[in-house]
Amino acid sequence: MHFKIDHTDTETSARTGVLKTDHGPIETPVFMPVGTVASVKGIHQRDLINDIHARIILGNTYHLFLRPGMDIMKKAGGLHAFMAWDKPILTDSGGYQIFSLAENRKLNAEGAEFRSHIDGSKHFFTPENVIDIQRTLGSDIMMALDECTPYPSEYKLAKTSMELTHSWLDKGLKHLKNTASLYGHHQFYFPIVQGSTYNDLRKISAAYVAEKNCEGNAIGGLSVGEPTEDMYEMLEVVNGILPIDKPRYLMGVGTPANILEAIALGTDMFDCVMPTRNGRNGMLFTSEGIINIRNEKWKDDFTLIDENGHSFVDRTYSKAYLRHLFVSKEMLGPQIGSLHNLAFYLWLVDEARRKIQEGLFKDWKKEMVLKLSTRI
RNA sequence: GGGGGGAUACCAAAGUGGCCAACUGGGGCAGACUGUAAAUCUGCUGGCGAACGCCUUCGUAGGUUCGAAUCCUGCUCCCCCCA
Repeated sequence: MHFKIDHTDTETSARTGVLKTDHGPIETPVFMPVGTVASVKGIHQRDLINDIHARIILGNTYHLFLRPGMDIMKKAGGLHAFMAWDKPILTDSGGYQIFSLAENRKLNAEGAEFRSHIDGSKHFFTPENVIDIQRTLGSDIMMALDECTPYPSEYKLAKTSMELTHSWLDKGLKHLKNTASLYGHHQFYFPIVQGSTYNDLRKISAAYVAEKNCEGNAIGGLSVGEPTEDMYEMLEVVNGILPIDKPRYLMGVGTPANILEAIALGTDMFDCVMPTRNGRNGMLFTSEGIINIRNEKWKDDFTLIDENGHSFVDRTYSKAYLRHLFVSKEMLGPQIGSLHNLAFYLWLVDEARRKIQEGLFKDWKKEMVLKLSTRI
């Protein structure tokens, strides 16, 4: 068994655990910084490890396949070696690009035909070849190819889309058995639940996925524009069906409040571009609330970025200085913003883990959710 | 001393009788961002007002005209060339 739950909350469905990979253990709940093209934008690997203690990061099959390409990846000896990162990596399969690059692709039962957003070249992604690509990348957790159903979707379309994802899952699982890791470490394969915002579809999908008995399971197609309440409702339905003893990964979520609520509903793993993208654009999640560091009111505020923050940037630079960097369009500004936000996210999820273990999670979560949505 | 060109909002710059409170950039102010085609995108930026709108503006003082940033005259200032 690769996943071990070490604590279960009595008041909520939250739990803590450890997922063991050949690149090290992942304590859950966990937030995974997004490093789409073999880089968590603006952040050194050294800072991810030494400063903010990231345990696992993401890469992306579609993006890395197009550039630098699999020839380079083979020569490099896989993504870990290529990017000098020897901790766990999860690679998304390209399912999200089916959603976000919808104008550039066509779907059928076999897979997805993509037109490269870089040079217009055509590529065909299948449930099978995205496994091959992820074998070449050597990620610790490979994701199944899915269709991330857009919101809103009519019931019939959502059902068809879900069924496509299921059929791709079966093909992927069949192919998985005929492949092996190229670099001597074990690679998990996570299937993905779809079903849009329809209760019964989510139940069907969760049951379908659960039955495959994979080492972990993912929930996709959420945080794509639906009301937050709908997301929580779907999560509750799905987590009620997914095996309790396997990690549950909510893909692409979300705001700090979203993550805490999802933890309370029994979710273990999260990734989101929000800390890096928003941090790069001047929006900071701090222990006191959300701030837009570009705002004029910070121009002569020489207090630390976040005196309760957990990155060296929080204890080194003032708000006034960081605002100056943003206003002056200095690249250090977005770098500091990104690192700060990542540190906040990682702290938040670590703190949730501690509170669960201390039996204090529910009240703490309530307090935090309120604080986290405050703009200051 | 002679000749020529110019003065538009915070800056630069378009506009040369009505469609002009005035294009566009920059700057400024604010907002968005959820498995990253994003270090990106959007809105506002004379005053008052939520808005219809009203009021004051294109160096300055007059004038022509139903109507002037735009045409005419005086003045002030700036730039270029010749002496």
